[in-house]
Amino acid sequence: MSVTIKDIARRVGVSIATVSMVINNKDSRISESTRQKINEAVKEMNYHPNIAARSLMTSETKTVGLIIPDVSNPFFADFAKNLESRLSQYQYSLFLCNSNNSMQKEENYLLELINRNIDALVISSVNIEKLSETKLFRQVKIPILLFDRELDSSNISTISIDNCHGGYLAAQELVRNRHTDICCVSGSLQLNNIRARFEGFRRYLEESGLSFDNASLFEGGLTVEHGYDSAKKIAEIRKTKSCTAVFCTNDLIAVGVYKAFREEGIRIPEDVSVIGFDDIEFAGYLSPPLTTIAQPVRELGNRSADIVVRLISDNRLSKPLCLPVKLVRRESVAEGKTAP
Amino acid sequence: MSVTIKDIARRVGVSIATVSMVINNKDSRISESTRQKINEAVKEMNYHPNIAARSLMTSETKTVGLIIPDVSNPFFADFAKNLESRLSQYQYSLFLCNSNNSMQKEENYLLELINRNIDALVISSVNIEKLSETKLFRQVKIPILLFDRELDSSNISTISIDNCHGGYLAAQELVRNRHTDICCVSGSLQLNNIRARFEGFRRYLEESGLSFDNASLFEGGLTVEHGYDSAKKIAEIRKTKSCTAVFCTNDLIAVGVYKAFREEGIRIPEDVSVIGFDDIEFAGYLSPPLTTIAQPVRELGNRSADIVVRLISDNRLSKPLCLPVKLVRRESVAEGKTAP
DNA sequence: TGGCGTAAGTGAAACGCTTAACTAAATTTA
DNA sequence: TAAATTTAGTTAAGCGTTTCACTTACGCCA
Repeated sequence: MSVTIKDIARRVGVSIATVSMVINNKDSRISESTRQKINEAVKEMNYHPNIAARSLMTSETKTVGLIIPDVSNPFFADFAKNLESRLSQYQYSLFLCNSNNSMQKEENYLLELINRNIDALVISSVNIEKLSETKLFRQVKIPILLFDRELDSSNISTISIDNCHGGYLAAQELVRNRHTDICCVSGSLQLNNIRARFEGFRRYLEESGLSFDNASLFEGGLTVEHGYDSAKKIAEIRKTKSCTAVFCTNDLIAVGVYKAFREEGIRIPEDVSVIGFDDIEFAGYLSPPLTTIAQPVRELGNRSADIVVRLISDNRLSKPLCLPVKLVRRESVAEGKTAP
Repeated sequence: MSVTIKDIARRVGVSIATVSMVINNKDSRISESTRQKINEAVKEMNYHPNIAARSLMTSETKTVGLIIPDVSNPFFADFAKNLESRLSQYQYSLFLCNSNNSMQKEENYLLELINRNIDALVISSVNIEKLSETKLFRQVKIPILLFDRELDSSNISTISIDNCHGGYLAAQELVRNRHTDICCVSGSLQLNNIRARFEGFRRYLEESGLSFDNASLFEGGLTVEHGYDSAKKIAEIRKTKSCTAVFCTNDLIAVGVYKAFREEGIRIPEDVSVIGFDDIEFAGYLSPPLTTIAQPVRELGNRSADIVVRLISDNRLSKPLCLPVKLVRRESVAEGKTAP
């Protein structure tokens, strides 16, 4: 069917071992002249190594798997893009899997990827605690890098951002603008990154002498829908109680909040300020542009690639890496009305 | 290292051929009892077939490659998601490649995918005309499905949407709202799908007795930035010339237009109406929600999977498939001011 | 009793590659 | 000049599968 190493060998008149060595640039014993002849033949005959055969021998596939909950979330899409791009510099390919927020799909993919003999896995699990206890997960022998999740008491390498500080910054920005009646629309607090955001947020409030009432917490999915539904509820509540600002634990939620407020005739930021988290590209294009906590998504991708490649050649636990976040001020936060 | 077919064979006390047959459900000669024993052993020993070895024999990888210009474009992300999801029902995996709008990366990926022995390729090329003339492309022996692109004079299967009718509908909606001074902010007209959108648009205008002045065409990338820049120009032009509506050949462009108009104090739709194309999820969350031409992205994904799988088992040209679009009315188009 | 058909496997080659161990010729060294 | 070393390769095993051709053992019929 395809041109093989054998064809090259026959054409040049050497053994297949010689060809293999030249192709892989191994073993410098081969003379320059044969080397050239072989390279020419490779070009002319349009030879491409059969990766299956190769990885059968070397048991590596030059592939790393990535499992994320949702490619449609621009944050993950961007991360994947950057990870892939850096990985390709190392000659690795990325096998991207979308678990669609389903634990079941996540496990299926895990199995699939293992079967495919990938060299390493980076995963942002829907529920890492649970996943890490499955038989399947514990049997994985390749390096794993946990992205955007943490798992204490474990010896798995980890990369994430300073979620807690992000929440803290968000609260600070709101308080600095004299807000005291603040709601929080959050993704599931089961997710430890989201919990950290919330806790940093709450901590700042408490440090400022403000208390956070759990009635002001709207927990749900990290989705536009949840933001929308929650904001509708907030609109209702506002008829009896003050709420001048809302902290959304991701930007998708903020998008939903915008829509609901718009429908309810609540103006941002004049009536209520909104602050998000992630800084997806879209955040700057909302109207008004969303003030949010930016994750260094490009760096997350690059560093993840670096770590993973290192892990592959030397699989020992790397220090948990935590990247800083920063506040991006745009126009969705304004001075709260001073109490009458 | 891993459990192999050999280990199973030894444990059960049969030959590896037998094990292989049971695993693949081939050849019904194997007795029910050995069959059971083998299956048990497979479970217990946690055996997983080595895909590399398998595909070395069968020369199929159960993988289809997808090359798209940009995963960050929600339209492509959604497409990929749906394609993958349907493909997995057929037991195929998707290998996703992001060309970043670069012809070079596209070719690199093409090579990479071929080396990896994928079973079929679906591609939305940055420049299919050019790509299809490369040596590399012409050497591809696996089935190819062109997505969102067309290539006349070729015998490559194709799936796309009725771009021309989409443009037509957009113009119709604008004209129905009494707009006569319409600008168009477009992606590159080199892309045949984009050209079709523009031409459908222009055709309706002409059919309505309106002419389209090429000075009102802003051609560039299919990006937010291009939308933004163009809208800034339009804002300038509006000082001397009327423009009450703009047709964007994709939603990303519309996003940029929104931002620029907002900065310029131009209200949508009161001052100018905007209509987009694609109906990315985000379109409904803009303020005001964007009226746009919806692509049936879910169906595109599913149908693509169906076609590709059929192509794999029987690689003969399938009829070009063209799916219908529809107008989604939201709030960004309003009645144009009647001439004073 | 011999021959045949069938059920239930088995043996071994092949897929395309890598690699460790070996070899043969040429060159250097003592 | 013989031994040692270097150079430029070659041989062959093995990676984990699939698959085709072959083998047994058994039952059955005539």
